[in-house]
Amino acid sequence: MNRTENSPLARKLAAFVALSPDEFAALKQLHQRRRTFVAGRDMVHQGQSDQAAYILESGWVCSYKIMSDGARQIVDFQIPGDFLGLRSVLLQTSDHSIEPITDIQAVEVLVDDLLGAFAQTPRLAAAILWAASRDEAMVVEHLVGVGRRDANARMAHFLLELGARLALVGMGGKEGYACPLTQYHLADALGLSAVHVNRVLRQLREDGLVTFRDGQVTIHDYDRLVTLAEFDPAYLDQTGPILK
Amino acid sequence: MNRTENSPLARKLAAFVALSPDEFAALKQLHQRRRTFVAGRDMVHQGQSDQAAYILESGWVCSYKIMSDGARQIVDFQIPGDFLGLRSVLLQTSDHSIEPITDIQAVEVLVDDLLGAFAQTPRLAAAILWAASRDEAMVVEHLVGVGRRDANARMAHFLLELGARLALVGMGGKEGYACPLTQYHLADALGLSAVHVNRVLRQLREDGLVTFRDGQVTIHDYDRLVTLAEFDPAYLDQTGPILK
DNA sequence: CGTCGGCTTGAAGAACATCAAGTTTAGTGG
DNA sequence: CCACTAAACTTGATGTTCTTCAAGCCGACG
Repeated sequence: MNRTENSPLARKLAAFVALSPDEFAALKQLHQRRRTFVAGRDMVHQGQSDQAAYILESGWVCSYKIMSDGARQIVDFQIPGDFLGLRSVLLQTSDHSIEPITDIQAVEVLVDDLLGAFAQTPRLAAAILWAASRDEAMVVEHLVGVGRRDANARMAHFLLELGARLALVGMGGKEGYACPLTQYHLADALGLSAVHVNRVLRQLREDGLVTFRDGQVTIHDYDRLVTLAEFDPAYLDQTGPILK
Repeated sequence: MNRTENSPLARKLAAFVALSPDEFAALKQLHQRRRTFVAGRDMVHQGQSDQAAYILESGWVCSYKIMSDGARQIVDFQIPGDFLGLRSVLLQTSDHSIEPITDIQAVEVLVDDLLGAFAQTPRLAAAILWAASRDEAMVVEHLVGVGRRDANARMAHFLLELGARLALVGMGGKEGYACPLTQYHLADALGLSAVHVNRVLRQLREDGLVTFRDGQVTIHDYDRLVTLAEFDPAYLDQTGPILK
């Protein structure tokens, strides 16, 4: 096993498509310019144009939009193995801002290289389109949560989804995971106030479901949490490679 | 001008990429099996697998998810020129249901044909990826609305976005458009109760902003509506073809 | 050792949901 | 043409969820 096979993206894609050495090589080709960004300073600002796309190697990032009154809606968090700004590249101009939550490392991906890799290895293309579709499915699920779940179920669902995603890149399991988010991040993601997030977390903790504290999510009762959240990981869990 | 150039999809893509005759031909290749579906009966059901993808030719459709308590969240509406079920095809199993709101006509698209067209005409591929990115941007904007806009602004934004989309396929303008949706559809899309939707519509009407009645949206004061909604059509309006 | 970000808790208020009861409109069969 | 029905819409009264405002706590870090 070489380094590329160990990259979080390769690990994620391998859960979907059994990649050949050639395809691993094509994927490796994309990993050229490695860059570092520090926590808290926006990498991309809403309205900027001609952005690059990245693959996140380490650290956590969030994508968000700001309203004129200062309210913020976090659309998604990115963890290692996720793409950053793929949509911005295609739309020419970024419709959202991107902020590293921790210090991060990311590799820059040139659109031409990506399209080149598509032409070269169609199955890799399928795998990447799968990953993009999965990202979109997560946004959809997020929308459903904000639109139709009450605050408790919304939080439960969020914490479970995050856990499932982290598990896919080997960073968590059903017992919990390390998580650098603050309660303000949760509030901005879930469409709640920070005050209410605090109360919701207290209730989930007192109900013996899950504890969010000191950068650590500890799941006490996975099954009851799943029931509360109506969590169905179908769109995240490929049980095995679909394309042989 | 041939029939394909007049298809709503061709019209929409042409706003992004100036398509050559070859590319129009490739696009036409995709328009093979035409099918009809009647209003109200689901075309695809949440959890079904191995679905086809479609391009909508005429009529309106909605994509939604149902919660166990019967609450429904409409994720998006599709109008002529839009894709249906593209994500379901890539994820193998549909994460949402699709229901025709009116009787519709749609052409079935085979994934292999689509990927074939991609290999044949890369610029068409770019155009279709642009369309998919635009759809995703709409879902993101929808999420922001449900998470951070109050009911009035949310409704205003929704009606404006729909108008802008319809304008792109020649079905509406800044004065208004025909719209077969019921107040229940609006409620399910906006994460509100039908009762509240009714009150919001009354207020927007009494404020002289917009009237939603008898299948017709009439915009009385476009500029004030845009201000209320903080509507920025950047992600919908390509001012002209980006790729020459 | 002061300050600042993050967390916690209480009290009051606003936005929206729910419940209940009409009205209006389009369609349908007699 | 009319009676009947069902879906869509409308409105008022009441209740819940979540927000906002206010205050204080704790630990990290200069």
